[in-house]
Order: sequence, then structure tokens, then C-alpha cells
Amino acid sequence: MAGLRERQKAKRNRSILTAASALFGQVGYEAARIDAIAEAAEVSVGTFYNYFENKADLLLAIVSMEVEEVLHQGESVVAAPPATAEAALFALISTYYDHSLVYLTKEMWRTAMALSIQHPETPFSRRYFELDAALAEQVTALLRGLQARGTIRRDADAAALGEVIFADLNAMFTGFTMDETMPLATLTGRMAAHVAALTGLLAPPLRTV
Amino acid sequence: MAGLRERQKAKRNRSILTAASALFGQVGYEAARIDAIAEAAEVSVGTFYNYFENKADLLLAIVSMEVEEVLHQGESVVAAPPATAEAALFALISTYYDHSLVYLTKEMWRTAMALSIQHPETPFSRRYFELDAALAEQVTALLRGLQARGTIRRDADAAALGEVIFADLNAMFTGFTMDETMPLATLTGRMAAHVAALTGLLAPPLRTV
DNA sequence: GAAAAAAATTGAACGCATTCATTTTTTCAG
DNA sequence: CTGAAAAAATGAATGCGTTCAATTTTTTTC
Repeated sequence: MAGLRERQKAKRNRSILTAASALFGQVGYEAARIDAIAEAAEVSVGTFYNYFENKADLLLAIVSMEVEEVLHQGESVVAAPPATAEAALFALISTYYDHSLVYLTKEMWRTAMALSIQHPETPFSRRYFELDAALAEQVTALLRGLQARGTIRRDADAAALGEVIFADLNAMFTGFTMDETMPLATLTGRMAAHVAALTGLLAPPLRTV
Repeated sequence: MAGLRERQKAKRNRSILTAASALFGQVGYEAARIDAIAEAAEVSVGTFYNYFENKADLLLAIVSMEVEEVLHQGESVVAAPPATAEAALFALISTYYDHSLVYLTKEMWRTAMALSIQHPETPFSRRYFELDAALAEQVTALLRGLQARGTIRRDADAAALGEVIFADLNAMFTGFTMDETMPLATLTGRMAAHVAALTGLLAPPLRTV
């Protein structure tokens, strides 16, 4: 029968998350007041806090959804990467970037990044960096695949380079979220330049190692 | 005569900054209450806000001091870099890392990074990224110097790689500040691994280009 | 050196996230 | 179906950064 209680709880959870998501989109995360979210979701402020630990918890729910989808899409790229190292890295990173504004605004991303850094002992931060690590792992997996097929030099440290590349794409993405006027194309263009610089170094020696 | 007003203002400014710095060190940035800082500095809360725009402004003053000193030390490394690319990069980055906890705690760094990301239109953020850019520029300058002297391949894109390396050392530093138990040696060790991976790619071709 | 003007100080008041004691609703035992 | 127990909902209270109107101190003017 799934109990009245269970059903109501699920409905309210959804209701709050929907209301919050809408408000974040309309007025921004910081400007969205808890009592406004509660009101839109037709619950009291106290009840809101029965469903979510705090305001950040709402954001985490949305970020998780976003990154999980992007990880899923990234898998396809890793499974069948384009011919050149440059194209392969570009494809994977573009996948990340292109998906980034589906559920979140730049301000929401900034807030998520800030919170994850500021309070490392928090479930928010743990989950955020878990997702980050999964993305970095995906970059490393791509590099390994390229090595296996001889597209890049086999003597390169794929794990270290995967981390380096992820740190870089992450930093560029941070820069993107910090400039409300920057279009996605600019981000992609900058990323392409860095990818070119790196893949230029990753070409295998002429006589295969 | 330097006017009574001027002198008092300077004294109070120092007094507040000293009190804040001490409290941040003792109880942490977040736990330090504005009224406690004001009390320790023997001013009212209202007066505090005549001297500093907000709590973050205090942090910015301390961060600026820190980074300016580190930039100064970095100059020496860039002016006379060690013999190998690996040693040179390691020396520069170690300089940054080794100085990092002189004025700031890990928590203060985290807060500074978080604030700089979260509120990009803020003087805090602008100044913080100005300092960041100066550090990245120093890495690029080092790479250029190494290229000029033939230590690393001349066909590498020094500007792009400087940014990549800075993004990476920054990400590793962020990780360091997020783990209260991580000693500096661990950070340095990880950085060494990444530097080795990168300089492995940067060796000039055997017949000079 | 007194009065007017300018600058700085002050603490009470405000906004907003979060907590908590109380009340209401739902479930369960008999 | 009833009453006790468990769970959830509620909104008033709290804590803390920041603002602001009123007061005090310093400087300037004559």
C-alpha cells in the first residue's frame, strides 16, 4: 500500500525541490529565501528543514543529477574515442561543458564549488568531490585507452596527466562560471588551446616505444 | 604633523587587523565573531565597519600580504632556476607551498578560495584572482626561461602550459587545505609526481629543435 | 576660542538561515 | 474504533553579519 506517510513524504520532497529549482533559476540561489521556497512548496519553514538539512542540500541534489548525467554521456566518449588524441580529449571535455548549464546556472555552480571547498567535512563537500574524482577518473580512462591503441605515448603517466588535465578543465570551467558574460564557445575555445598544447607533447615518438 | 585623526585611524586599523588575525588563528575564521574582534581591538562593532567593509575584507588583507611575499620569493627562483626542468618547477612550486601557512591557516585559505569563487564581482575576488594570475605568470616566465636556455623544448606553448601547471598546483593546494591532517610533505610529494609527469613530456628532442 | 561643519563612533535594529518546544497528524495495539 | 505512541509539521525564537540614525569628537572658520 506504500503507506500514506511515505507517499506524502515523497510528494513533499519533490514539491520542495521543484519549488527551489524554479526559484534558484528565477532569482538566483543566494537571493532565494528559504521561506519563499517553503511557501512555494506549500510547507512551513520548519517542515522544509525536516526534508533538507539546509539550503546547500537542495543545491547538492541538483548538482548530483547534473554530474551523474554528464558522467553517463562521458562513458560513450571513452568507449569510442575520436581518432586523434586532440579530438578525443576535446570531445570528452566538450561533453562536460555542453551539459553544464542544463540544470544549474553559473551562480549555482559557483556556490556549489565554494561550499565544497569551504566545508570539507560536510556531506555536500564529500559528495561533490566524489563526483569530481569520477570525472577525473574518466579523463584518465580516456588517456589509457589512447595509450593502448598507440595514439599517445605509452610512457606517459596517465593517472598523473588525467589529474592535471582535469584540474585544468575544472579551473577553466570555474573561470567560465565567474564571468556571466562569457559564452560557452569561449570556454570551449580556451580549452581547445590547452588541449592542443598538451596533446602536442603527447604524440608518440616516431619509432614506436 | 600628520593630524591626530590620521594617526588614530592608522592605529585603529592596525589594532583591528591584529586582533582579527590573532582570533582567526585561535578560534578560526568562521568562529571568530565580529563583536569579539571589535572588543579585542577596543572599538565598537559600528567602528569596525568604518575600517573594513566586511569580515572577508580582513581576510583579504592577510591573503594579500601572504601572496605578495611569495611572489617576491618566487622571483629569485625564476631569475636563477635550478639546472633541470624538474628541479626548477619543483623549486618554484615548493616556494609557494612552503610559505603558505605563515600568515594563514588552512581554514582561512579555504574561506578565501570559496569567497573568491562565489562572489566574482567583489573587490575580494578581483584582488584574489589578480594575485593568482601573477603566480601563473611567474610559472610561465620560468618555462620561458627554461626554453631560452634549451632545458625544455622550444616548441611548447609556454603560456598555455604555465596556466595548466598553475591550475594543477592550485588544485593540489586546494586539496591540501581541505585535509587538516595532510602534512606539507605530502602535498610536496604529490606535486613532485605531477611535475615529473609533465617534465617527462617537456624534454627537448635529442637533436635540438 | 566659540560656533559651525565635517568626520568618526556607537549600539540598537534588521534580514535571513537555522533550531526548537509545542501542536497536529498518522500509525498501531487491543 | 479508541487511546497511546510515533512521526511530522509548525512558527516563534536564536545567532550573527551588516546597516543606520543618533551622538560624540575633531577640524575649520572667523
